Amino acid sequence: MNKKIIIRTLEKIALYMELKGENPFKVSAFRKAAQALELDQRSLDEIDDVTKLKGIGKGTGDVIIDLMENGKSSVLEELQEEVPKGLVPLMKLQGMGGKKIAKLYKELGIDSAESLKQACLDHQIQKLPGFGPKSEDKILKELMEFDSKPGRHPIWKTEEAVEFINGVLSEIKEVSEYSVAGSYRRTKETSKDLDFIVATAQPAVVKEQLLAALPIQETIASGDTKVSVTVEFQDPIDIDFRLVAPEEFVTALHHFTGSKDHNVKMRQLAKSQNKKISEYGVEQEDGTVATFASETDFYAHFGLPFIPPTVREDGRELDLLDDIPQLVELVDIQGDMHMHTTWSDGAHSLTEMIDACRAHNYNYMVITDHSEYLKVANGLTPERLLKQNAEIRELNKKYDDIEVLSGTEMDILPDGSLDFDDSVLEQLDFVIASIHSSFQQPQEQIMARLLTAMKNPHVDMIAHPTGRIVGQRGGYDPDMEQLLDWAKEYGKIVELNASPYRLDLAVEHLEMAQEKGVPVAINTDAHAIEQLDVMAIGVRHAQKAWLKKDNVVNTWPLEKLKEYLKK
DNA sequence: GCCGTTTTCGGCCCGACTGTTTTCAGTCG
Repeated sequence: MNKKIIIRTLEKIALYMELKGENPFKVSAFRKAAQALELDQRSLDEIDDVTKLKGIGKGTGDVIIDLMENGKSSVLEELQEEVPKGLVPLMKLQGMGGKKIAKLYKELGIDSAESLKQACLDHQIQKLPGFGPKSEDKILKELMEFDSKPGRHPIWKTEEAVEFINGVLSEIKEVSEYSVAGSYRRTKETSKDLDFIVATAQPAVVKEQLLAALPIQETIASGDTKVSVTVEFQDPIDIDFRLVAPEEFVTALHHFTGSKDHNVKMRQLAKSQNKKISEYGVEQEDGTVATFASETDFYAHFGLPFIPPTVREDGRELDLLDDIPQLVELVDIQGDMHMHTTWSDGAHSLTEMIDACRAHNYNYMVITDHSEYLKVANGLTPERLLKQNAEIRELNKKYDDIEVLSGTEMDILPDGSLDFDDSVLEQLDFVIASIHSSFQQPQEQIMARLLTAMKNPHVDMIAHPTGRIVGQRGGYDPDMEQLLDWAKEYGKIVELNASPYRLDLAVEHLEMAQEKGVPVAINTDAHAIEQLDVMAIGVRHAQKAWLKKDNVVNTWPLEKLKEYLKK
């Protein structure tokens, strides 16, 4: 039995219990059990007694045993008989939870989105105790927009909204401090909505100016301290603003940065120290409330080091405090090993890219224009590549603050062959192999192509190994376990492409790479000098996978890197 | 349903907002 299936089943049971209107603590017990399994690195076979895990007891343990022995869960089956399947999607409706849905089912026999809609039209909903005309209108409106509302927004779309709002907030003089919070601050690759913390002594004034400055489609909530709106950018996106007093800024920022799991852990820790955390401060045993000048001070108050937002996810971070100083940071990055120039499809010349990298204080950089096959990107023929190579060698002599290495981003062709001969490749300092075509091939064929690149002794790195675009396309679906095993066997580097469009490898695959001892390079794949800045996003994405700087090759000094590439 | 050197029973993170109420339940983050 697959561990993932067990985790999903426990979560499903929790969901169905919620739809039944079950005791919320019982519901969360099943979610906690699922999480306990997920956080345990061991496979199912390696765990001899699941009930020994914290959070798994008799009830949830029996479900797991039932699943392992019979391949199904009788608990879930009974729930599914009791609770109509059509209720599940109703949980996605804004303002609807298990209790309300259970009531609708019990009182009116509503068992699907369709029957709910009809009940609204017949004005049956407002007759129910606890519901009213407003609820009925809201549900109907939500149901109409059901399919058109986008789910999660990829980071490359939200970036624009964040910059715009930062601009607005910086213009309001009553705002003393502000910051984006939530999953965006944690550098999740997608966000459901955006959260901003705004410190001000005059919340009413700020609220008014803020609402006036945004292209608001709809106001979801508008209280004294919390304003929720849907704003029209490329796509409509929900934004929460929290208006807090200046002294509360840090605790509010921490609270709304989350994650939820991180906050729960922090509050439990606080409680064990007889303190109480809320967004307004930390209440001490004597009833006084402490506030802080920085998040570093906030963590120090509990005897903790600063925990970066990127790792505030599943609660693991509080058990991995010793690993935090080893995490890769932007200041550790010594060079960028993947970028394009006007020789292929880049916007800036060789010297412009070099100067931009020098401005980033890099010690080295690699020019890696596209290869011949990629005609749309003006890929280099062997002749042009060798000419560029000579030019780079010549240019490199001019700089003593940076080493400019000569490389290529070579296509792995659909038939599995490589775009350049060994006689060409051997003249270069660094060879990237990557796939830009025939994504729809079956996995065996994709893997065969990758294997050719792996086996070529001149290839140093596989770029954007899955070809995905966050929130848009899945990529070519390689067998990642196999790919990483080969990378280990043949001594290849795998890329973390830092472009917010790609973030390829994804977090779970980066974790897998580190576990297997496969080195990672964080590169921008810049096609223009501004894009060199996405290194910061790449580094934060790497932190989410707990990548240590020693496992990131472009934190290494040039000599160490050269030594490694020789092998 | 899970957990426990303060507890085998009574907690389980905490607070804002809405829409329903006339003091509060449900939902959300």
